[in-house]
Amino acid sequence: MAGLPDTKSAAGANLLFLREEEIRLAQDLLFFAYRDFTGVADTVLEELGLGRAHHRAMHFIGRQPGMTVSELLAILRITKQSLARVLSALIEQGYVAQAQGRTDRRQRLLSLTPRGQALERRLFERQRERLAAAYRDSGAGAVEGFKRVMRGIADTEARAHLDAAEAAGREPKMRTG
Amino acid sequence: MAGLPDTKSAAGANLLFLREEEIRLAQDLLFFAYRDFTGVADTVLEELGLGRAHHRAMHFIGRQPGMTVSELLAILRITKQSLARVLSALIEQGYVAQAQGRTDRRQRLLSLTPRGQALERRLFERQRERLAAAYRDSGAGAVEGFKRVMRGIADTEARAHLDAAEAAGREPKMRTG
DNA sequence: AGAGCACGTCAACGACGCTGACCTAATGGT
DNA sequence: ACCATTAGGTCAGCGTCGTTGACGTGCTCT
Repeated sequence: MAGLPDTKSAAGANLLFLREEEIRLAQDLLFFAYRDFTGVADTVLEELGLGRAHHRAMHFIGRQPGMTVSELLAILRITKQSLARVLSALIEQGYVAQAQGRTDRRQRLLSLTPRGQALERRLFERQRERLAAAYRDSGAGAVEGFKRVMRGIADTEARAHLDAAEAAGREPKMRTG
Repeated sequence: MAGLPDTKSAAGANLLFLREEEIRLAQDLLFFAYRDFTGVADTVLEELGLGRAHHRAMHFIGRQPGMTVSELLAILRITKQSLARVLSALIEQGYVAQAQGRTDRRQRLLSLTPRGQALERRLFERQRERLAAAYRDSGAGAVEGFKRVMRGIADTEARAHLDAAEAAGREPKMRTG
């Protein structure tokens, strides 16, 4: 696999069929899909004076209540400082609550307040509509393919995270920590 | 389609199978895939003192040489002012060239210089590797599904644009304008 | 007791969105 | 030929959200 000739050279060119145009189309797709998927939530956020960063934080906190700040930092891959700004705004406005860690009291376990859950749901619904329409129009097989490819684009660490989330979704909520 | 009951209500709930977890997983996928796909280009851009915005502009200019500023604005959906900043940097540093429109001399037809093409290719190769790996590991059927769903997530205007790009890719380069 | 970690915070900055206002030059309809 | 419209540029100012570096506190673990 590592020693394959360039797509330019003759051998195997139409076997893999990873022509340039195919890749460029995918670039376009990533751009447009991401732009429009986030766009539907942006309009709601704007009314409230919040931004995408706040949405991302709420999304992942809602997905894994009780998560620590470090865990969230690892997912978002932003700096402590950037997250602090976002997080303190969310706490101040009553969207996010923090509790002291039980085993390690330095930790702040993050969760959504009822108010935060309500907002997150509102944002979620907007995105759900768009995604549901896309899924419906594409069929179950296409959805499987979509997930497979997207997973492949994400890096190893992200894949591990996705696996963990999927596993947790099938079982009652409980964390090994 | 407009009159469908909420997924909450009983009827058709497992027909569509658009459970909440399914959608939330897709949100995660969009976030991680986009983060990591753009991430591989970011490291190269950083060396050159350029940002994502410059990459996006170069990508679309390279994809459709001779495009006008207005067309680019419509694709990126940013303001004239934001684009101006990015574009003037690219022109100043010799990555992008502009030519006067033939039929309408007010237009600036944008294209990549050889230097711009070289940089765009360098960025492209990084993303191509990642995407090629994902495609290879997922199979041709999955790739079709991926494209279908992504297209569905993008809005109507974006879909029209994608169709046009795909049609142009199959034919010799020529524009109806 | 001390190393190291979780987390917070201050200061300053950069990239990249945004708005509103105003300019030129070219086009195109009447 | 005139004038509204359009393509594009530009000035001024602002907001969000990313960045770095340094430093402080409190807790855990050995």
